[in-house]
Amino acid sequence: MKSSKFFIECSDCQVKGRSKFAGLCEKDLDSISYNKSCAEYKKGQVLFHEGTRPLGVFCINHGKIKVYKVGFDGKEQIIQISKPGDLLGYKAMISEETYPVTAEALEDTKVCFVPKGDFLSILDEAPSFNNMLLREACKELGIMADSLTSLAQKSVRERLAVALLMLKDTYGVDGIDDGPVEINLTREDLANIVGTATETVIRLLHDFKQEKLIETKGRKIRVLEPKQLIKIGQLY
Amino acid sequence: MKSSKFFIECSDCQVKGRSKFAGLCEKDLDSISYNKSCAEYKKGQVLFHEGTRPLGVFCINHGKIKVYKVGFDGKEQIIQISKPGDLLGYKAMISEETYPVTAEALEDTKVCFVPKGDFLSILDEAPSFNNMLLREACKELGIMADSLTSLAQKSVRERLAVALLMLKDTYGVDGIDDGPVEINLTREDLANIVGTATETVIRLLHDFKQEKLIETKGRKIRVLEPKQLIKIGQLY
DNA sequence: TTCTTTTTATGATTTAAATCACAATTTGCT
DNA sequence: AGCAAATTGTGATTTAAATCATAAAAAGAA
Repeated sequence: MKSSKFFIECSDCQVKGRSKFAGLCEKDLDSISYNKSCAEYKKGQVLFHEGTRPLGVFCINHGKIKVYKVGFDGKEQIIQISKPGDLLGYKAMISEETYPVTAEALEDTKVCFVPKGDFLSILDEAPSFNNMLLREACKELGIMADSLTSLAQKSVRERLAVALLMLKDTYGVDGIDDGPVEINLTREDLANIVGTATETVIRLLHDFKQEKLIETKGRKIRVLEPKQLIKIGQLY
Repeated sequence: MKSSKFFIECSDCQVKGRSKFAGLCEKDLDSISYNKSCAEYKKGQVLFHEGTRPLGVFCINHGKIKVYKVGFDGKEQIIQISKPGDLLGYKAMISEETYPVTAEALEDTKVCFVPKGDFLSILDEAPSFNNMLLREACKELGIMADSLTSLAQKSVRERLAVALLMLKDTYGVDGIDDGPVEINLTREDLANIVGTATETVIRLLHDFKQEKLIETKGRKIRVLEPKQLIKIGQLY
Protein backbone atom coordinates (compact mmCIF):
# COMPACT_ATOMS: atom_id res chain seq x y z
CA MET A 1 0.00 0.00 0.00
CA LYS A 2 2.85 2.37 0.79
CA SER A 3 3.51 3.96 -2.54
CA SER A 4 6.81 5.28 -3.90
CA LYS A 5 9.77 4.83 -1.59
CA PHE A 6 12.35 7.45 -0.84
CA PHE A 7 15.31 7.74 1.47
CA ILE A 8 16.63 10.52 3.63
CA GLU A 9 19.67 10.14 5.87
CA CYS A 10 18.84 11.15 9.45
CA SER A 11 21.82 13.48 9.34
CA ASP A 12 20.25 15.27 6.34
CA CYS A 13 16.72 15.29 7.73
CA GLN A 14 15.06 18.68 7.76
CA VAL A 15 13.25 17.99 11.01
CA LYS A 16 16.08 16.30 12.90
CA GLY A 17 16.33 19.35 15.17
CA ARG A 18 12.72 18.92 16.29
CA SER A 19 12.82 15.16 16.55
CA LYS A 20 13.32 13.06 19.66
CA PHE A 21 16.55 11.86 18.06
CA ALA A 22 17.93 15.39 18.27
CA GLY A 23 20.14 14.69 21.27
CA LEU A 24 21.78 11.58 19.85
CA CYS A 25 25.46 11.49 18.94
CA GLU A 26 26.46 11.11 15.31
CA LYS A 27 27.32 7.46 15.72
CA ASP A 28 23.90 6.57 17.13
CA LEU A 29 22.13 8.65 14.52
CA ASP A 30 24.02 6.86 11.76
CA SER A 31 23.19 3.46 13.17
CA ILE A 32 19.50 4.42 13.08
CA SER A 33 19.86 5.69 9.56
CA TYR A 34 21.56 2.51 8.47
CA ASN A 35 18.65 0.12 8.99
CA LYS A 36 15.70 2.41 8.71
CA SER A 37 13.33 2.52 5.77
CA CYS A 38 11.37 5.48 4.51
CA ALA A 39 7.95 5.45 2.92
CA GLU A 40 5.09 7.64 1.84
CA TYR A 41 1.67 7.14 3.32
CA LYS A 42 -1.21 8.62 1.37
CA LYS A 43 -4.04 10.43 3.14
CA GLY A 44 -6.20 7.87 4.91
CA GLN A 45 -3.56 5.13 5.03
CA VAL A 46 -2.91 3.53 8.38
CA LEU A 47 0.59 3.25 9.86
CA PHE A 48 -0.49 0.85 12.57
CA HIS A 49 -3.70 -0.53 13.98
CA GLU A 50 -4.84 -0.69 17.58
CA GLY A 51 -4.27 -4.17 18.98
CA THR A 52 -1.34 -5.12 16.73
CA ARG A 53 2.24 -5.63 17.89
CA PRO A 54 4.82 -2.94 17.26
CA LEU A 55 7.73 -3.95 15.04
CA GLY A 56 9.52 -0.63 15.26
CA VAL A 57 9.00 3.09 15.65
CA PHE A 58 7.91 5.70 13.14
CA CYS A 59 9.46 9.12 12.77
CA ILE A 60 7.42 11.65 10.84
CA ASN A 61 9.32 13.55 8.18
CA HIS A 62 6.43 15.32 6.53
CA GLY A 63 2.68 15.58 7.01
CA LYS A 64 0.27 15.08 9.88
CA ILE A 65 -1.01 11.90 11.44
CA LYS A 66 -4.00 11.37 13.69
CA VAL A 67 -3.66 8.96 16.58
CA TYR A 68 -6.97 7.66 17.85
CA LYS A 69 -8.84 5.01 19.75
CA VAL A 70 -12.06 3.54 18.45
CA GLY A 71 -14.77 3.40 21.08
CA PHE A 72 -17.40 0.74 21.53
CA ASP A 73 -19.81 2.27 19.01
CA GLY A 74 -17.10 2.82 16.40
CA LYS A 75 -16.61 6.50 17.18
CA GLU A 76 -13.01 7.71 17.08
CA GLN A 77 -11.46 9.55 19.98
CA ILE A 78 -8.41 11.40 18.69
CA ILE A 79 -5.66 11.36 21.30
CA GLN A 80 -3.16 13.47 19.43
CA ILE A 81 -2.25 14.96 16.06
CA SER A 82 1.39 14.15 15.31
CA LYS A 83 3.53 16.36 13.15
CA PRO A 84 6.98 16.27 11.51
CA GLY A 85 9.68 15.38 14.01
CA ASP A 86 7.32 13.38 16.21
CA LEU A 87 8.11 9.81 17.13
CA LEU A 88 5.22 7.41 16.88
CA GLY A 89 4.56 4.02 18.38
CA TYR A 90 7.46 3.91 20.78
CA LYS A 91 5.36 3.71 23.91
CA ALA A 92 3.75 0.39 23.06
CA MET A 93 7.15 -0.94 22.04
CA ILE A 94 8.76 0.03 25.30
CA SER A 95 5.90 -1.21 27.47
CA GLU A 96 5.84 -4.40 25.40
CA GLU A 97 2.14 -4.20 24.70
CA THR A 98 0.01 -4.08 21.58
CA TYR A 99 -0.75 -0.62 20.24
CA PRO A 100 -3.51 0.96 22.32
CA VAL A 101 -4.28 3.31 19.41
CA THR A 102 -4.41 3.53 15.61
CA ALA A 103 -2.27 5.96 13.58
CA GLU A 104 -3.62 7.25 10.27
CA ALA A 105 -2.28 9.81 7.81
CA LEU A 106 -4.36 13.00 7.66
CA GLU A 107 -2.63 14.06 4.46
CA ASP A 108 0.06 12.62 2.20
CA THR A 109 3.01 11.99 4.51
CA LYS A 110 6.62 10.86 4.55
CA VAL A 111 7.57 8.61 7.41
CA CYS A 112 10.75 6.77 8.41
CA PHE A 113 10.61 3.42 10.13
CA VAL A 114 13.25 2.24 12.60
CA PRO A 115 13.09 -1.50 13.35
CA LYS A 116 12.49 -2.56 16.94
CA GLY A 117 15.93 -4.06 17.48
CA ASP A 118 17.80 -0.96 16.41
CA PHE A 119 15.63 1.31 18.49
CA LEU A 120 15.92 -0.85 21.59
CA SER A 121 19.67 -1.17 21.30
CA ILE A 122 20.07 2.61 21.07
CA LEU A 123 17.83 2.84 24.12
CA ASP A 124 20.10 0.35 25.82
CA GLU A 125 23.37 1.97 24.88
CA ALA A 126 22.49 5.63 25.26
CA PRO A 127 21.33 6.31 28.82
CA SER A 128 20.73 9.94 27.92
CA PHE A 129 18.23 8.86 25.29
CA ASN A 130 16.48 6.64 27.78
CA ASN A 131 16.42 9.53 30.20
CA MET A 132 15.09 11.96 27.65
CA LEU A 133 12.25 9.62 26.70
CA LEU A 134 11.42 9.17 30.38
CA ARG A 135 11.33 12.92 30.85
CA GLU A 136 9.06 13.33 27.83
CA ALA A 137 6.75 10.55 28.96
CA CYS A 138 6.45 12.10 32.44
CA LYS A 139 5.66 15.47 30.92
CA GLU A 140 3.06 13.92 28.67
CA LEU A 141 1.43 12.22 31.65
CA GLY A 142 0.97 15.62 33.25
CA ILE A 143 -0.66 16.89 30.06
CA MET A 144 -2.95 13.86 29.98
CA ALA A 145 -4.10 14.62 33.52
CA ASP A 146 -4.96 18.09 32.27
CA SER A 147 -6.87 16.77 29.28
CA LEU A 148 -8.81 14.39 31.46
CA THR A 149 -9.84 17.21 33.78
CA SER A 150 -10.85 19.42 30.85
CA LEU A 151 -12.94 16.69 29.34
CA ALA A 152 -14.66 16.03 32.65
CA GLN A 153 -15.27 19.62 33.64
CA LYS A 154 -15.22 22.04 30.74
CA SER A 155 -18.12 22.70 28.37
CA VAL A 156 -17.82 21.77 24.70
CA ARG A 157 -17.38 25.44 23.79
CA GLU A 158 -14.47 25.73 26.20
CA ARG A 159 -12.86 22.53 24.96
CA LEU A 160 -13.25 23.58 21.33
CA ALA A 161 -11.42 26.84 22.11
CA VAL A 162 -8.57 24.85 23.68
CA ALA A 163 -8.46 22.45 20.74
CA LEU A 164 -8.25 25.27 18.21
CA LEU A 165 -5.30 26.78 20.05
CA MET A 166 -3.55 23.43 20.14
CA LEU A 167 -4.20 22.90 16.43
CA LYS A 168 -2.92 26.37 15.62
CA ASP A 169 0.44 25.23 16.99
CA THR A 170 0.31 21.87 15.25
CA TYR A 171 -0.56 23.39 11.89
CA GLY A 172 1.84 26.24 12.50
CA VAL A 173 4.84 24.04 11.73
CA ASP A 174 4.21 24.06 7.99
CA GLY A 175 3.90 27.82 7.80
CA ILE A 176 6.09 28.14 4.74
CA ASP A 177 5.70 31.83 4.08
CA ASP A 178 4.69 32.60 7.66
CA GLY A 179 1.23 33.50 6.52
CA PRO A 180 -1.69 32.83 8.87
CA VAL A 181 -1.99 29.26 10.15
CA GLU A 182 -4.67 27.24 8.43
CA ILE A 183 -6.15 24.33 10.35
CA ASN A 184 -7.18 21.76 7.80
CA LEU A 185 -9.32 19.06 9.38
CA THR A 186 -12.81 17.74 8.78
CA ARG A 187 -15.40 18.90 11.28
CA GLU A 188 -15.76 15.29 12.25
CA ASP A 189 -12.09 14.94 13.14
CA LEU A 190 -12.33 18.16 15.11
CA ALA A 191 -15.33 16.77 16.94
CA ASN A 192 -13.37 13.61 17.68
CA ILE A 193 -10.59 15.66 19.22
CA VAL A 194 -12.97 17.68 21.37
CA GLY A 195 -15.10 14.67 22.26
CA THR A 196 -18.44 15.85 20.98
CA ALA A 197 -20.83 15.51 18.03
CA THR A 198 -19.96 16.89 14.60
CA GLU A 199 -23.06 19.11 14.50
CA THR A 200 -22.12 20.66 17.81
CA VAL A 201 -18.66 21.59 16.49
CA ILE A 202 -20.22 23.10 13.37
CA ARG A 203 -22.59 25.24 15.42
CA LEU A 204 -19.88 26.41 17.79
CA LEU A 205 -17.51 27.25 14.95
CA HIS A 206 -20.32 29.30 13.49
CA ASP A 207 -20.58 31.17 16.80
CA PHE A 208 -16.81 31.75 16.96
CA LYS A 209 -16.96 33.05 13.40
CA GLN A 210 -19.71 35.51 14.26
CA GLU A 211 -17.71 36.63 17.27
CA LYS A 212 -14.82 37.29 14.85
CA LEU A 213 -12.54 34.87 16.75
CA ILE A 214 -11.94 32.68 13.72
CA GLU A 215 -12.27 32.79 9.99
CA THR A 216 -13.19 29.85 7.78
CA LYS A 217 -12.69 29.13 4.12
CA GLY A 218 -14.19 25.82 3.17
CA ARG A 219 -12.96 23.43 5.80
CA LYS A 220 -9.94 25.52 6.65
CA ILE A 221 -9.95 27.45 9.89
CA ARG A 222 -7.84 30.44 10.80
CA VAL A 223 -7.54 31.59 14.39
CA LEU A 224 -7.86 35.38 14.52
CA GLU A 225 -8.05 36.01 18.26
CA PRO A 226 -5.97 33.47 20.19
CA LYS A 227 -6.16 35.60 23.35
CA GLN A 228 -9.93 35.49 23.31
CA LEU A 229 -9.85 31.74 22.80
CA ILE A 230 -7.50 31.42 25.76
CA LYS A 231 -10.07 33.27 27.82
CA ILE A 232 -12.93 31.14 26.58
CA GLY A 233 -10.91 27.98 27.19
CA GLN A 234 -10.16 29.21 30.73
CA LEU A 235 -6.44 28.72 30.30
CA TYR A 236 -5.64 31.26 33.03
CA MET B 1 1.30 19.01 60.46
CA LYS B 2 2.70 15.54 59.96
CA SER B 3 2.11 13.94 63.31
CA SER B 4 4.12 11.19 64.98
CA LYS B 5 7.16 10.04 63.08
CA PHE B 6 8.23 6.48 62.58
CA PHE B 7 10.90 4.71 60.61
CA ILE B 8 10.93 1.57 58.52
CA GLU B 9 14.01 0.34 56.65
CA CYS B 10 13.20 -0.24 52.97
CA SER B 11 14.64 -3.73 53.36
CA ASP B 12 12.07 -4.43 56.11
CA CYS B 13 9.15 -2.77 54.33
CA GLN B 14 6.06 -4.92 54.01
CA VAL B 15 5.21 -3.52 50.60
CA LYS B 16 8.69 -3.51 49.10
CA GLY B 17 7.70 -6.33 46.78
CA ARG B 18 4.89 -4.26 45.30
CA SER B 19 6.85 -1.03 45.12
CA LYS B 20 8.67 0.47 42.15
CA PHE B 21 11.87 -0.01 44.15
CA ALA B 22 11.36 -3.77 44.00
CA GLY B 23 13.96 -4.32 41.29
CA LEU B 24 16.73 -2.37 42.97
CA CYS B 25 19.85 -4.05 44.30
CA GLU B 26 20.50 -4.12 48.04
CA LYS B 27 23.07 -1.34 47.83
CA ASP B 28 20.69 1.06 46.07
CA LEU B 29 17.85 0.18 48.39
CA ASP B 30 20.05 0.91 51.40
CA SER B 31 21.13 4.24 49.99
CA ILE B 32 17.46 5.20 49.64
CA SER B 33 16.76 4.00 53.14
CA TYR B 34 19.67 6.01 54.50
CA ASN B 35 18.37 9.49 53.73
CA LYS B 36 14.65 8.94 53.60
CA SER B 37 12.22 10.08 56.24
CA CYS B 38 8.94 8.49 57.20
CA ALA B 39 5.81 10.26 58.39
CA GLU B 40 2.15 9.77 59.08
CA TYR B 41 -0.40 11.82 57.23
CA LYS B 42 -3.82 12.00 58.79
CA LYS B 43 -6.96 11.76 56.68
CA GLY B 44 -7.37 14.97 54.73
CA GLN B 45 -3.74 16.08 54.99
CA VAL B 46 -2.02 17.06 51.80
CA LEU B 47 1.32 15.54 50.73
CA PHE B 48 1.86 18.08 47.99
CA HIS B 49 -0.08 20.81 46.25
CA GLU B 50 -0.57 21.41 42.56
CA GLY B 51 1.78 24.11 41.33
CA THR B 52 4.51 23.58 43.93
CA ARG B 53 7.99 22.25 43.20
CA PRO B 54 8.84 18.65 44.03
CA LEU B 55 11.59 18.18 46.60
CA GLY B 56 11.54 14.41 46.48
CA VAL B 57 9.34 11.40 45.94
CA PHE B 58 6.82 9.73 48.24
CA CYS B 59 6.47 6.00 48.68
CA ILE B 60 3.23 4.86 50.29
CA ASN B 61 3.65 2.34 53.09
CA HIS B 62 0.09 2.27 54.34
CA GLY B 63 -3.23 3.87 53.43
CA LYS B 64 -4.74 5.38 50.34
CA ILE B 65 -4.11 8.72 48.73
CA LYS B 66 -6.18 10.57 46.16
CA VAL B 67 -4.39 12.43 43.41
CA TYR B 68 -6.47 15.14 41.80
CA LYS B 69 -6.57 18.31 39.79
CA VAL B 70 -8.78 21.20 40.77
CA GLY B 71 -10.76 22.57 37.85
CA PHE B 72 -11.69 26.18 37.19
CA ASP B 73 -14.78 26.09 39.38
CA GLY B 74 -13.04 24.35 42.27
CA LYS B 75 -14.30 20.89 41.44
CA GLU B 76 -11.80 18.08 41.90
CA GLN B 77 -11.02 15.63 39.13
CA ILE B 78 -9.44 12.57 40.69
CA ILE B 79 -6.74 11.17 38.41
CA GLN B 80 -5.83 8.15 40.49
CA ILE B 81 -6.15 6.52 43.89
CA SER B 82 -2.70 5.47 45.09
CA LYS B 83 -2.16 2.55 47.41
CA PRO B 84 0.68 1.02 49.45
CA GLY B 85 3.74 0.41 47.29
CA ASP B 86 2.92 3.22 44.89
CA LEU B 87 5.46 5.92 44.17
CA LEU B 88 4.10 9.45 44.16
CA GLY B 89 5.35 12.68 42.70
CA TYR B 90 8.19 11.27 40.64
CA LYS B 91 6.82 12.39 37.31
CA ALA B 92 6.97 16.10 38.05
CA MET B 93 10.43 15.62 39.49
CA ILE B 94 11.74 13.91 36.40
CA SER B 95 10.10 16.32 33.97
CA GLU B 96 11.36 19.19 36.12
CA GLU B 97 7.99 20.83 36.39
CA THR B 98 5.73 21.86 39.24
CA TYR B 99 3.24 19.25 40.39
CA PRO B 100 0.33 19.15 37.96
CA VAL B 101 -1.82 17.59 40.69
CA THR B 102 -2.48 17.56 44.43
CA ALA B 103 -2.05 14.46 46.62
CA GLU B 104 -4.23 14.10 49.72
CA ALA B 105 -4.60 11.28 52.24
CA LEU B 106 -7.98 9.54 52.05
CA GLU B 107 -7.37 7.86 55.40
CA ASP B 108 -4.60 7.86 58.00
CA THR B 109 -1.49 6.91 56.07
CA LYS B 110 2.21 6.13 56.46
CA VAL B 111 4.46 7.54 53.80
CA CYS B 112 8.23 7.55 53.22
CA PHE B 113 9.93 10.50 51.60
CA VAL B 114 13.07 10.15 49.48
CA PRO B 115 14.86 13.46 48.82
CA LYS B 116 15.25 14.58 45.23
CA GLY B 117 19.04 14.19 45.11
CA ASP B 118 19.02 10.60 46.30
CA PHE B 119 16.27 9.62 43.92
CA LEU B 120 17.92 11.27 40.94
CA SER B 121 21.28 9.73 41.64
CA ILE B 122 19.76 6.25 41.80
CA LEU B 123 18.05 7.04 38.53
CA ASP B 124 21.43 8.07 37.16
CA GLU B 125 23.37 5.08 38.43
CA ALA B 126 20.86 2.31 37.84
CA PRO B 127 19.92 2.18 34.15
CA SER B 128 17.54 -0.67 34.89
CA PHE B 129 15.61 1.58 37.25
CA ASN B 130 15.44 4.29 34.62
CA ASN B 131 14.27 1.74 32.13
CA MET B 132 11.64 0.34 34.46
CA LEU B 133 10.21 3.79 35.13
CA LEU B 134 10.12 4.49 31.40
CA ARG B 135 8.28 1.24 30.82
CA GLU B 136 5.77 2.08 33.54
CA ALA B 137 5.26 5.60 32.23
CA CYS B 138 4.62 4.30 28.71
CA LYS B 139 2.15 1.79 30.03
CA GLU B 140 0.39 4.48 32.01
CA LEU B 141 0.15 6.67 28.92
CA GLY B 142 -1.74 3.87 27.19
CA ILE B 143 -4.12 3.66 30.13
CA MET B 144 -4.65 7.41 30.06
CA ALA B 145 -5.61 7.22 26.37
CA ASP B 146 -8.18 4.64 27.43
CA SER B 147 -9.54 6.82 30.22
CA LEU B 148 -9.82 9.79 27.90
CA THR B 149 -11.81 7.75 25.41
CA SER B 150 -14.10 6.40 28.12
CA LEU B 151 -14.75 9.85 29.48
CA ALA B 152 -15.54 11.16 26.01
CA GLN B 153 -17.71 8.31 24.85
CA LYS B 154 -19.17 6.26 27.66
CA SER B 155 -22.27 7.16 29.68
CA VAL B 156 -21.98 7.93 33.37
CA ARG B 157 -23.49 4.56 34.22
CA GLU B 158 -20.85 2.82 32.15
CA ARG B 159 -18.02 4.86 33.66
CA LEU B 160 -19.28 4.22 37.18
CA ALA B 161 -19.21 0.48 36.53
CA VAL B 162 -15.61 0.76 35.34
CA ALA B 163 -14.66 2.90 38.34
CA LEU B 164 -16.15 0.40 40.80
CA LEU B 165 -14.12 -2.41 39.26
CA MET B 166 -10.96 -0.34 39.47
CA LEU B 167 -11.68 0.55 43.08
CA LYS B 168 -12.37 -3.07 43.93
CA ASP B 169 -8.75 -3.76 42.99
CA THR B 170 -7.41 -0.72 44.79
CA TYR B 171 -9.28 -1.52 47.99
CA GLY B 172 -8.53 -5.20 47.58
CA VAL B 173 -4.95 -4.75 48.74
CA ASP B 174 -5.93 -4.34 52.38
CA GLY B 175 -8.06 -7.43 52.41
CA ILE B 176 -6.70 -8.67 55.72
CA ASP B 177 -8.88 -11.71 56.22
CA ASP B 178 -9.72 -11.97 52.53
CA GLY B 179 -13.32 -11.05 53.25
CA PRO B 180 -15.22 -9.09 50.62
CA VAL B 181 -13.59 -5.88 49.40
CA GLU B 182 -15.11 -2.73 50.87
CA ILE B 183 -14.75 0.44 48.86
CA ASN B 184 -14.68 3.29 51.36
CA LEU B 185 -15.02 6.63 49.64
CA THR B 186 -17.48 9.49 49.88
CA ARG B 187 -20.00 9.66 47.06
CA GLU B 188 -18.44 12.98 46.16
CA ASP B 189 -14.98 11.44 45.69
CA LEU B 190 -16.54 8.69 43.64
CA ALA B 191 -18.26 11.33 41.50
CA ASN B 192 -14.93 13.09 41.08
CA ILE B 193 -13.35 9.89 39.81
CA VAL B 194 -16.16 9.24 37.35
CA GLY B 195 -16.42 12.86 36.32
CA THR B 196 -20.04 13.50 37.18
CA ALA B 197 -22.28 15.07 39.84
CA THR B 198 -22.58 13.56 43.31
CA GLU B 199 -26.35 13.14 42.98
CA THR B 200 -25.92 11.22 39.76
CA VAL B 201 -23.54 8.77 41.45
CA ILE B 202 -25.98 8.31 44.32
CA ARG B 203 -28.84 7.55 41.96
CA LEU B 204 -26.80 5.14 39.86
CA LEU B 205 -25.48 3.31 42.95
CA HIS B 206 -29.07 2.96 44.01
CA ASP B 207 -29.84 1.35 40.65
CA PHE B 208 -26.86 -1.01 40.90
CA LYS B 209 -28.02 -1.96 44.38
CA GLN B 210 -31.51 -2.77 43.15
CA GLU B 211 -30.00 -4.82 40.36
CA LYS B 212 -28.09 -6.75 43.06
CA LEU B 213 -24.74 -5.83 41.49
CA ILE B 214 -23.46 -4.12 44.62
CA GLU B 215 -24.23 -3.93 48.31
CA THR B 216 -23.83 -0.82 50.46
CA LYS B 217 -23.42 -0.34 54.19
CA GLY B 218 -23.20 3.31 55.08
CA ARG B 219 -20.70 4.71 52.67
CA LYS B 220 -19.03 1.38 52.09
CA ILE B 221 -19.61 -0.39 48.80
CA ARG B 222 -19.16 -4.07 48.05
CA VAL B 223 -19.04 -5.33 44.50
CA LEU B 224 -21.17 -8.48 44.22
CA GLU B 225 -21.22 -9.06 40.48
CA PRO B 226 -17.99 -7.92 38.86
CA LYS B 227 -18.83 -9.79 35.66
CA GLN B 228 -22.04 -7.84 35.27
CA LEU B 229 -20.18 -4.60 35.88
CA ILE B 230 -17.65 -5.55 33.21
CA LYS B 231 -20.56 -5.97 30.82
CA ILE B 232 -22.13 -2.67 31.79
CA GLY B 233 -18.77 -0.93 31.49
CA GLN B 234 -18.31 -2.47 28.02
CA LEU B 235 -14.91 -3.85 28.87
CA TYR B 236 -15.16 -6.47 26.10
C1' DT C 1 -23.46 9.63 74.70
C1' DT C 2 -25.34 13.85 72.57
C1' DC C 3 -25.05 17.36 69.36
C1' DT C 4 -23.32 19.51 65.25
C1' DT C 5 -21.69 18.91 60.80
C1' DT C 6 -21.24 16.47 56.83
C1' DT C 7 -22.93 13.25 53.74
C1' DT C 8 -26.51 10.71 51.56
C1' DA C 9 -30.89 10.43 49.53
C1' DT C 10 -34.89 11.78 46.71
C1' DG C 11 -37.91 14.70 43.93
C1' DA C 12 -38.62 18.54 40.66
C1' DT C 13 -36.76 21.35 37.11
C1' DT C 14 -33.49 23.03 33.85
C1' DT C 15 -30.08 22.73 30.42
C1' DA C 16 -26.33 21.47 27.44
C1' DA C 17 -25.53 18.64 24.07
C1' DA C 18 -26.94 14.47 21.28
C1' DT C 19 -29.74 12.82 17.88
C1' DC C 20 -32.61 12.94 13.84
C1' DA C 21 -33.79 14.77 9.43
C1' DC C 22 -32.77 17.01 5.37
C1' DA C 23 -30.80 20.77 2.35
C1' DA C 24 -26.73 23.09 0.56
C1' DT C 25 -21.86 22.97 -0.34
C1' DT C 26 -17.54 21.29 -1.04
C1' DT C 27 -14.28 17.80 -2.24
C1' DG C 28 -12.14 14.70 -4.83
C1' DC C 29 -12.41 11.46 -8.59
C1' DT C 30 -12.47 10.09 -13.68
C1' DA D 1 -14.69 20.14 -16.43
C1' DG D 2 -18.43 17.50 -14.72
C1' DC D 3 -20.37 14.35 -11.50
C1' DA D 4 -20.90 11.39 -7.40
C1' DA D 5 -19.81 11.11 -2.77
C1' DA D 6 -18.66 13.14 1.28
C1' DT D 7 -18.94 16.95 4.22
C1' DT D 8 -20.98 21.01 6.01
C1' DG D 9 -24.82 23.58 7.60
C1' DT D 10 -29.45 24.36 9.84
C1' DG D 11 -33.72 23.40 12.24
C1' DA D 12 -36.58 20.51 15.29
C1' DT D 13 -36.72 17.25 18.94
C1' DT D 14 -35.07 14.26 22.48
C1' DT D 15 -32.42 12.97 26.32
C1' DA D 16 -28.88 12.30 29.72
C1' DA D 17 -27.20 14.49 33.23
C1' DA D 18 -26.68 18.88 35.97
C1' DT D 19 -28.67 21.81 39.08
C1' DC D 20 -31.70 23.24 42.75
C1' DA D 21 -34.14 22.31 46.90
C1' DT D 22 -34.84 19.91 50.97
C1' DA D 23 -35.24 15.92 54.04
C1' DA D 24 -33.04 11.89 56.27
C1' DA D 25 -29.13 9.59 57.88
C1' DA D 26 -24.47 8.95 59.14
C1' DA D 27 -20.00 10.54 60.80
C1' DG D 28 -17.25 12.82 63.77
C1' DA D 29 -16.36 16.00 67.67
C1' DA D 30 -17.09 17.51 72.48
